[in-house]
This record gives sequence, C-alpha cells and structure tokens, in this order.
Amino acid sequence: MNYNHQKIEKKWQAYWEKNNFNRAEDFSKKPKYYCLVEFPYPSGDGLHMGHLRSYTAMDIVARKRRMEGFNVLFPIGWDAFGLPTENYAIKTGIHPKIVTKKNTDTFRKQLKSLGFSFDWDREIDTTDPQYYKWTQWIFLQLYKKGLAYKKKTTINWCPSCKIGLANEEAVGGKCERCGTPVEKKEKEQWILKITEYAEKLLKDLNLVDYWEKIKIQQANWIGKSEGASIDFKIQGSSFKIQVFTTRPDTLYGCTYMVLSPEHELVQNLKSEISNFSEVEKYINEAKNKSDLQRTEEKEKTGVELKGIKAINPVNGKEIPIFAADYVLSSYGTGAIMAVPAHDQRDFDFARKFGLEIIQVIASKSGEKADISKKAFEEEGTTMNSEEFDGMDNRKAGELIVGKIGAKKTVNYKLRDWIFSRQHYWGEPIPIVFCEKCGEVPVDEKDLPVKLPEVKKYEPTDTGESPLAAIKEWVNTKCPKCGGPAKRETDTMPNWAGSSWYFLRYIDPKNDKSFADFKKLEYWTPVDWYNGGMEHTTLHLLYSRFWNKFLYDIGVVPTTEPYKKRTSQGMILGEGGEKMSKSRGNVVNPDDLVKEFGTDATRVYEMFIGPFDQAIAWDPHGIEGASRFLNKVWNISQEKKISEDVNNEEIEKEINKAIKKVGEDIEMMRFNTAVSTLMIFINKCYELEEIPLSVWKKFLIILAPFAPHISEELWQIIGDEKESVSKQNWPKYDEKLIKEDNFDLIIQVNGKLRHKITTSKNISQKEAEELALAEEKIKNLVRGQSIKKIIFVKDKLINIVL
RNA sequence: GCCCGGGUGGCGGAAUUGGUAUACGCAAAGGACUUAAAAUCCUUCACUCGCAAGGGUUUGUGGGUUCGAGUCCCACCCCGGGCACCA
Repeated sequence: MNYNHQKIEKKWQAYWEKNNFNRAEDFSKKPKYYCLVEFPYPSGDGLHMGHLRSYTAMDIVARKRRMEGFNVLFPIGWDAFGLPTENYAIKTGIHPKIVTKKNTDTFRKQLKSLGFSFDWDREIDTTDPQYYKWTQWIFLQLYKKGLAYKKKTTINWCPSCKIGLANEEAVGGKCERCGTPVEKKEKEQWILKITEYAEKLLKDLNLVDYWEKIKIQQANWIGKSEGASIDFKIQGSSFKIQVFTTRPDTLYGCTYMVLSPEHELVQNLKSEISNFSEVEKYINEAKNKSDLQRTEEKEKTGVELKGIKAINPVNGKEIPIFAADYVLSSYGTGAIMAVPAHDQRDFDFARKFGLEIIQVIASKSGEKADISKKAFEEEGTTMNSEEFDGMDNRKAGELIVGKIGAKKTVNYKLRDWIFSRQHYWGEPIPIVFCEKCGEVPVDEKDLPVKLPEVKKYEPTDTGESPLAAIKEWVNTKCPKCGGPAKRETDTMPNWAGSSWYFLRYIDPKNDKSFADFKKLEYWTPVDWYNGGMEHTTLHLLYSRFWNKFLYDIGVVPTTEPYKKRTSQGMILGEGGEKMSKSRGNVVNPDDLVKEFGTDATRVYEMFIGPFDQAIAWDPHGIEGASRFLNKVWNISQEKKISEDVNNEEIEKEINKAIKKVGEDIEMMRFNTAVSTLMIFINKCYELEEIPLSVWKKFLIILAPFAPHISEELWQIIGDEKESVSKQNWPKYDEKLIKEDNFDLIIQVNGKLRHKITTSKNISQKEAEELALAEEKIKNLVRGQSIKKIIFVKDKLINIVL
C-alpha cells in the first residue's frame, strides 16, 4: 500500500508553521548555530534542481542541529536585482518590481512545499528599499575610507545591446544576452579597492574551515607572486622603466624590454621615438582588438620604439624597447624585462623579431639545457652571469637584487572590483555631482536613494544607464552647498546585495543600522555555508572583503564571515548534459513533489550520488526512494512494534545506523547515509516484531531526510506528546556496535581461499590452528613449505608458501 | 599550458589506516498473487570455464613497491570543473 504523501506533507508543513518550529531565537541560552544557503535569484523559471540539492543538504544539517540542542538560524531570502528581470521588463514593459514580486511568490510557495525548515520571519529581499538602504550605506563607508573611487577604464561594450557589460557578463568574449562579440570602450566607472585586502583575504584562509579545493581556488584567484621591482634607465632620458619580475636571477639574460601598448611612457617619450607614427598605429590596433581576438591570436605582435634604448642595470648593456600587447597593462607595472632564453612568451617574440637570446640558467646537473626550440623555464644553475656564475639560481637572484639595489615586491592577480553597471534594476550608487563641490556622497540620513519609477528600461545609445534619461530624478541638490547637482546614474552590480545579506538575516527589520551589534555578536560567524562552486571566486571573495571591511570599521564582530564553506555538485539532465530549456531536459521539482512527494524527492536528491560531484538525473531513481519510504510506512502498519519486544540483533543495527548516519551527515556523505537507512529498513522487513525503542530511534534519524513521514509515523505511535523534530538526536552505544564474532579471512599467497566465523580477539596461534585445520586449506598447503604467516587481528590470516 | 576533481557491473554508485571489490539503489530476467494490469512479494544478476563441486579473470592503460593494491609510487590515456600571454 502506498501512503498518502500529499495529505501528510501538507498537514505537517502547516503544523510546523503554526507552531513556529523553525524560528531562531535571538540571545537564546542554547548554543547558536547559523546554517546558510545561497539565497536564490527568483527567476521566472522557478526553483531548479541545484537549489534543491543545496537546500536539502543544509536543511538536513539544520534539523539535526536542532535535535542536538542548538538554537538554529536557517534563513532565506531573495537576491532579486538582476538582468533577466530587467530584460523581461524591457520586453513586456512590466515593472521589474512586479515581476520580482510574482517570482518570489512562486519561489516561496515552492520552498514551503518542499518542507525546508527556513525561518520565514527573517525573509529578506535585496530590492526592498529598506534593504538596499544599507547596501548603499556600506558603499558610503567604503567611499569615506577611500576604498571606492571613480576611474576611467576600458569596459566591455556590446554594440548590439548598447550596454556596458561586466566581465562576468561577457562570457568568452561574447555578450551573454545576444552573443555579439564584445568591444572595448572607455568609461568612467566606480571601482572598489578589493586589492587593498588581497593579502588579508589570502592569509585568513588559514582561519577558516573551507573545503580544500575552495581554499585553493580562492588562493589562485588572488594569485600572489613574490619577486622584485627593478628600474631600467632610459639612455639619455630622465624616465625610467619599472618592471616586476619573479626571476631576477635571469637579469643577465634580459635582452630587450616590452611596454604594454597602454603604458604612459610610450606617450611620454613621444618626441624621442623616431618611428612614432608606426608605434601609434600599432597601439590603436591593439586597443581595438577585443579580448577574444587578443587571446585567440597565437602569433605575438609588437613594434620597436626606435630611437630609445634601455640600460640593463646589472651590466650596463643597451637593449631595445618594444610595445607589444602580450604585455598586459593591468598586471604588475605594465612593463617587463624580457628574457627569451627562460620565458616561452619572450622566446616566441624574440624569434619573430630576431632578437638576441642569451642563456643564463643551465639545468641543475650543470649541462647546458637545450634552448634551440623552446625556453628553459625550470630552476637550475646560473651561467653567463659574471660573478654569479655556477650558483643555485634562486640564491643568485637574491644576490643580484642586492647588487643593483632593487626592491623585493609582491604582486597579485586580483584586480579591483568594477562596481558600476549601466542598468536600471540595481541599487543606485548614492553619489551626486555638484558643479561647485564636485563629487559629493549623499547624506546617510537621506538613504535610501530610491529607484525612480520609469516607463522604459531600454539602455541609451551613449552607454549610460536608463536612469540618465529621468531628468527629474537625475537633477537634485548638492548635499554640501545646496546648489544644482546631478545624481550618479550607474547602479551597483548583483554582487552588492549578496555581499552582506548573511548579516541582515540576523536583524532583518532594523531601521537604525544594518544589524544590531549585540545580535551580530550572538550569531556571527556563519557556522556552515553551502553553495555552488561557481560562486567560490567572486561572491565568496566579495563578501569576505565586505565583511573584513565592516570588521575594520568596527561594525561587525568577526573578521571572517563564514567558518565553514562546502559546495554541492551540479544536477545534470538525463544524458549527463546541463539542464536547459533548449535541451528540453529540465526536471521540475513541482512535478516530483506531486507524483512522489517531498520526502521521496529529498531522499533521492541525497541518494543520487556523492554530494560534491556532478550527477545526471535518473528519472527512475526516485522510484527507489519512493519504494523505500513506502516500506517504512508499511512496516509501521504491518509489523508488531511494541515495548514488549526484544531483539538484540536489530538493537545492534540501529546503533550502527545512528553512528553511520550521524557521521555521514557531518561529512556530507548523504548518499551513504540514505543507503544505511535503507539497509536498516531491509533488516526490519525480515522481522515480525520490532522493539518500540528501536523504531523510535529510527524515526528520529530518518526525520532530517524525510521529515513529513517521520512526523506522521511518530504520531501514529501515539505515546509521545512532542513532535519528532523536538526529540534529541539519539546517542549510539559503542558496546552494542561491537561484534563478538567476525569472519576470519584465510588467504593463501594473498588470495582469498576460505573464511570462517570465529570469536574476536583470537591470537595468531589460534587463528593459524583454525585455518590449517580447514580441509580446503590443508589441501592447498599440502606438500609445500610455509614461508611465513601474516596475521591481522580480527581480520585475516595469510599463509605464504 | 597551469591548478583542482574523477575513471569500479547494463546504469548511479559503495569500499576506515593498503586487508572479503561490486554495499545500497535503478534497470533486466524468471516466479508468486490477480480474470488481467498496476502495486507488492520471492529468486537470479561483474565477466568467464564447468552438469556440479570448484576454478580463472576483473576497479582507464602500462610498469613498480608489498605476503597482499580500487587504495601507495612512476609514466601515460580519457572525462568534468576552474584559470589562462599574470612576467
């Protein structure tokens, strides 16, 4: 018989909600536990399977923590600013606010139908002016500390959509929306100085318990490299070229220099450069190249700056200077010392332009590494380096830095965060421009700067935000002098609201500050944060940065926002491809809930495979989860479950299951936790009678996975007043888990030949006697001499002939 | 190119420190119940030789260490993810 999941699930969801089961209590005497999942972007498509995987996992953790006696905060909200909503508004003319409202209503209904134990009293929405008021407030604090500044930079420009795109919106050099190759355009942009925190963001990874791969990805993104800053004089000029290098040991092999096309020295030296028109032509070509073209090009290009020479500081040699776009203006000093013998890119360039290649590092063994076909980039022993010859190259590097009086420096790949977007549906940046006073921040008491009502959301031809067209909004008064001023019309990126949302959950209705400090002290840091791997670099880094900044100005109590970070793998479509509408392989959670029930959906989501790996959806797989729950139901209907029943065997099994399921949840090995529950139920199925205490323990450990059916069956037992969710997580008895007997494996020459059940703790001698007494083993050993015997206690005996 | 993962039956996957490979689930086949179907229950199910008892082979490929390797070491191949002219 199948149980009626629809009826049961609705019943208990209503019960939990009515009785405030999931409410987190500020300042409770219980120990606190803050479980966090990434809040969804409420798209028109509704919840997808990825949300389910992450939310189910953390819901299991949250429910287990409550049973363990913690005061749990498990909140949810909406990261609702974003392009799809804006695009929809452009297409339909419906205000993004209305679209957002509709979508969040759908999401809320879906999330509730799945029985997630969120504290709905703390629901937040980044597009709510009462929320983004504080996003703007944080921006102003950054501004006041000089961490937000305006600068002309090249942005990604989509000529078809006529809009500036963030790097993350220019996927593979193409516009995310229309696929047109992205061009470059110069524009004044707001930028946040995240690089100021590069070292802290890197170093403090030691303070947190993130999965190792997440730490590695963060560290790679920050990309610290240590080296030296070296000045090269320009012959007959007061200008110098400063370079950053990680290989000062190769300085004797530096045979030319390269400036990035955008380097200011190229312009400064205009009058000295004899072929300037040629140089200018090259620079303009480079500028107009898209990122796509620039990376697709295999051949190196460049042009020599004729008429000027640089001087290698270590030996006074004159060397030529080039401008080439393989040198990036955005990393280091935008200029390099080129060592073609020991850097493949320089090697390629030198070959093309017929430049000198001097080998200065030999391989460790001393022989000259072959540099006829490619550069030798490994460590080794110095050569052609005057007094530094024959040394370990790293040591020589130190000495060379000393000789020329260069400085040791550090560089990061991490770039400052471009914070401006030319969109409507984002937080307005709270700055005005006064004719007299210049750039002036909006007064904090005037926050929020609300988005104005508009009729059209199309971007303008000039690349400005649609807000620029709203004259009555743009024209304002200067907060300083009261004179005429204009508002900043750019808005903030999506990442803004999500950089601090975990703080707002702590005090979501506060209108005096973004959150009360005492409450922050009680709840922070987030104890466990789970989310997608795709947010490891940007979102995770941005929110760590904001939290660190807020810590530094004394408004949050912890330097790191998240104690622990884990990540779920993607749920793929049936064939192992990404789920997408165009492929038609999207699985809708609503259908699953309707057909199989929430509990079965949750159980299968967890059983489907290792949590951190990508897994293809199997439409039949969920039937297994559904059958399992039906079995659980049927046991409660058909078997005798009573206090009068005793069964040591099943007692042992439940203790094993408690241990395994508990440990598996902590390690996010949900698939084996579910399999443990299944094994236990299969054992019960063979019995006629089950001890009541055992059955109760089972329902408790089942509850985090399948909370609805567990509640119903708990109620059917009828002798407990409180819900199963209010029970204590059971303890297992180590003594009961221990087996008295075990299967002794008997191997001959390492091959399994026989096994016998015997009592634990037998000695090697006893085991030998047992093994050699077996007829089968006797036959195998007969006529040969025993060389040695390996004995592993309580496991095996191996007879080597 | 670099950095992370991963490769085990027809499929998703299990397998503490090296110690019974293939748990659990799906699919499949046979059977029971049923007028029939669904549901449920029972049985079989890595490959292979054999009537059977029993034997041989097997964790991407090739080597190695070991009494013993899915697990450790070396080389290589393939797949997924991230970064990518970062000096």
